Amino acid sequence: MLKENLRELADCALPAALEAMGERWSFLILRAAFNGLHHFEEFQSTLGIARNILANRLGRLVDHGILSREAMADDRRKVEYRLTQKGAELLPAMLALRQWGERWESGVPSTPVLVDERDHQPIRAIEILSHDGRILSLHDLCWAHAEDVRPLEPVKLHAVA
Amino acid sequence: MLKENLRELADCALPAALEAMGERWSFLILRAAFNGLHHFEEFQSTLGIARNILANRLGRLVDHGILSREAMADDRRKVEYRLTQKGAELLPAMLALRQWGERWESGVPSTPVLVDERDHQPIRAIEILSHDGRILSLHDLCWAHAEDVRPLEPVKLHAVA
DNA sequence: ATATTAGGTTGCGAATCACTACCTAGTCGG
DNA sequence: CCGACTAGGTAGTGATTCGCAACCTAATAT
Repeated sequence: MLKENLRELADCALPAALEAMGERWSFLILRAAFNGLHHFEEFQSTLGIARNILANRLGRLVDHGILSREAMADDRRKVEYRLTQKGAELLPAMLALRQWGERWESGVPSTPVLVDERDHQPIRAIEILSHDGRILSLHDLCWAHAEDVRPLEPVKLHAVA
Repeated sequence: MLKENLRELADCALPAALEAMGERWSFLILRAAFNGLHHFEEFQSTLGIARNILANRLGRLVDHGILSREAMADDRRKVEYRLTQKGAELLPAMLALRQWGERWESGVPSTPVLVDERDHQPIRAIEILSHDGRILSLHDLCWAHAEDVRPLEPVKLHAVA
């Protein structure tokens, strides 16, 4: 299987990610934000979430820097919630989850579909790729400790799993 | 932004995916399974989860077909939980979430690292790719309805977002 | 025969969820 | 400038769920 000399399953950023995004409505609020919703009432009526829960979730997402909260100048009753860079970078995770749901739970393609603006073609399914671009399945993978990985070429520090 | 002629944000497989995986410990149990754990006591001592919650989560994951549950032949006290194909295909979603957590929450690379078995090099970061393989960011994307997408070439039905 | 292990179940208090009603500042119409 | 309305919340209240500890049962080990 996918185990090799596993000393421990210690430091993993997954718990940290889940602390920010693991609660009940967080991903659905995020999806709505990706779809262009920005206001409390928009989220509330679209998602059907209770108002106090929504207020709590929006507050947490803002605290975690996933959404920004800004009072609007022209109508000061209104507050605009927008994705930050940090929030926007959750898109791959959200899409991977959604694609999995399409394939294994709902069975049908979701609407709306995310397309490339340039040619209006749907994006590729999210996959795990090797450093040189081959598609990898679970059988092609194993776990290793960081210090055991000998770099082949000059290391690309930002593209590491 | 990423909105264009958005009639509704209706059918989306995300809620279905979250019904299976959205509860508190589900992703951490899954991660442990990916790391080669198979038994109740292994999950319990590694994760520090309460026993009743663990029993409940394992049962739900089995009900959803994400884990299989099989009594072992040689020692019939033991039960083996294993990832099904459906469960294994959650790996991209889990990795995308973990990579996001590394980048924005924990700040340090997680251990152990997932590497290509062939050359022991770390995998690429999970990205959104266009149909022809360009890396896309949020600004390169827009939402469209399925019927508005005109196919360019013979359609690949399985590689659609 | 007794002890130990694997995989649970039960009871109970604490925290969280969800529903409804209410509140407050800002805006709009006359 | 006065009442109605709107955006974005809070407060009160049950119903669920979480988490801890104790207990239970079947299968193995000594």
